[in-house]
Amino acid sequence: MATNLSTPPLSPYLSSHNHHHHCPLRLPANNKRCTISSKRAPAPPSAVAGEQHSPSLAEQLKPLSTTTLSDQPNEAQLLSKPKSTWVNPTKSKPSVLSLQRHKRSSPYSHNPQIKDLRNFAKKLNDCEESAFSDVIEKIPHPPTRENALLLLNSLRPWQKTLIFFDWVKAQNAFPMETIFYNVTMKSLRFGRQFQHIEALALEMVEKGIPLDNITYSTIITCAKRCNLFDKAVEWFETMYKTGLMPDEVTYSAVLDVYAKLGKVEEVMSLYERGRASGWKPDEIAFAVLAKMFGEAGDYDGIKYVLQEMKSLGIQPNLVVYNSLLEALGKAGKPGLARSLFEEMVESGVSPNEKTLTALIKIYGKARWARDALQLWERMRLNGWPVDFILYNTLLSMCADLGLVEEAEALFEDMRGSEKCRPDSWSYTAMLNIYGSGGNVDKAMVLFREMSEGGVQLNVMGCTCLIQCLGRAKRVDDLVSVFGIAVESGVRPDDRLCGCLLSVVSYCEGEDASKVLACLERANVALAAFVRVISGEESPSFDVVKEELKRILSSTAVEARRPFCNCLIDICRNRGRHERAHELLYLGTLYGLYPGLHTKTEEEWRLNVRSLSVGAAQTALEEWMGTLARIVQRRESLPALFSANTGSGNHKFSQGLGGAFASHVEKLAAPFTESEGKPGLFTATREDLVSWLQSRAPPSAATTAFTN
DNA sequence: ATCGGTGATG
Repeated sequence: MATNLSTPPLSPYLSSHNHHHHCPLRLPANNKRCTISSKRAPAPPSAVAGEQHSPSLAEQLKPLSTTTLSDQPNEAQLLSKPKSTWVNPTKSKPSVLSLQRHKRSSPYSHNPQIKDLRNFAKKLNDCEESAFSDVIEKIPHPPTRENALLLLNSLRPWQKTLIFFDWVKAQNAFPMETIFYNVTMKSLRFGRQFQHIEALALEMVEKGIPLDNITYSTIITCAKRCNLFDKAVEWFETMYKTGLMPDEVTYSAVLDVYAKLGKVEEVMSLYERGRASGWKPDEIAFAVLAKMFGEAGDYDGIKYVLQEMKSLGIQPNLVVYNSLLEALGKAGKPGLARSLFEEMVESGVSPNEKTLTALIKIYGKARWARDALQLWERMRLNGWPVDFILYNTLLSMCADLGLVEEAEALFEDMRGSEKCRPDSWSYTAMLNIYGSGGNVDKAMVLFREMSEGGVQLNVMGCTCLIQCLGRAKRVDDLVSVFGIAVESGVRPDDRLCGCLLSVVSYCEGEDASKVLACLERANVALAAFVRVISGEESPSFDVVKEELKRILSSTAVEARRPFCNCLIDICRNRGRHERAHELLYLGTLYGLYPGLHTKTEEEWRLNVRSLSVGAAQTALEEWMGTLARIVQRRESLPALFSANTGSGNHKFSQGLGGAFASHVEKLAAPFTESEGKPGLFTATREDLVSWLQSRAPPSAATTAFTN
């Protein structure tokens, strides 16, 4: 068996007895990433739609589905764990149902009573819910099948639909059919009433009313919207048990369920199973796949989607393009996103707001200022649609690229507009721009404007503002902003704590105490730890280790390294160098600094790009201590040593390189910054060894921990 | 007007 699926609870649809015929995928069991071979088995000869001489598949399969359902399975039977093979394995391979959309011409079009009923529906929708039951009785025409359907279709909200449906059932004027349940469920789904939908589905089972693809896909998508993914999968399995084949809609709905659960392997297996049984995936299925691979950052997966569409002769539509562009951005391929966008426009598909939002975001993250600004220009020239999310994304892009004037112009545009008024996102983007550019006064003007205009400050805006006030050493303003923010409902998160912590690290005396008091309101344990490591009493290494571990494990992953960096800075700035070395060691131990040291035959490198100034200095000292011992022991060394601080692509990035350079200078270490490679400091073995030998033997601080 | 897919921050 070629399948190699690591997660057992697969839908039975995924594990047919003849699965091994169609598995061009190689799915590493221990790897979430899905490796996709570039060749897939050719689609099997179509046993499906398009063959005019044979009966339609729906007809072929009808006996199977109706007999299974008319056996009136009870609830326990229906919901029991399905078997892992097809209901009837001796039958030839089951095929996908082809979709037959219902014609536009509605069954009501020849109904002469339609006008009356429309008015009546409006009356029902407008009346108080308490009066609803009484109003129903005034129905102008008898509730025939068609009349009832028309009304059921136009009722809202779900409470009324449900009451009306019960009323129709009570009239006993005609037998209830599947469509009545489907229409009612649609209204319930609109109100996210999964419990009610499930109850209706069970009622259908009980009464022997067949559930069809429309019923199942409505149930499944409702569960999905209610985030009840297990329920969605469960009902898909139930569908399998009855022997009903999924149609295109059900396929894409279920693929989306698995995709949203992050079950890439299941999605691909189901996709392959569907393909093997004659399903021709459409744009919607490909949009689902593209999004899934984007979420996984899986570029091979994205290529697979493009290739599949090509081989099936399907042109991407707008939504597919949007999903693919987004996915390419998440997979870190801005250049490919750009060329796909050009291809899209050339093929005659006009971008919408979502397309442009995706691209602007990609260009901003890639720091492609020229492309971003050109696209913005093109948007205006072509009259491409703009909405407030796109506006806010443009502002964030300006923040990423340091385009202050452009952002100000945009923000003014928004102020003057009717439908794109600046909201808390817009203000946050501006606070980010002024905050990272150090323009405290403008940031504070915005802050006051927000409270006057009733725009709520959010946690990110608060973080930007506090960062800015901290750098400007306006500690009293910082304390006041923090207080106002918390009182107005901002709940400090780990990033805000990291920001406060960094302000603590470069403040002294009274200022540091004030900021630490803010931090204490947000994170008691962290503030206490700061007091411990910088206070008079000197706790043991083991105590520090345990407490740091406790704090870091309850901290969001993206804030852990910043925490550790700041804590190291705090120690250094308060003359606790040994403790700084301990913290760097612990940070390395807990995996916060992967790839700090890289070694090749020719060169050993210290990578400090993601370290704070103090942490980088500590790491350099630690490394020099280690090398000194290696020299003492006369072990072999490579010809070249280097330390990389990175150059900081961001316009506002503070100069780690500069601080590192002055530290190197202070130590008189023989590192020099490379020509043309800012942030890369190199030293030859000869220079470094003679410098190390000229120094006093390594101190206790630098010998405490070795790598 | 009985079923499915796309966008936002440090």
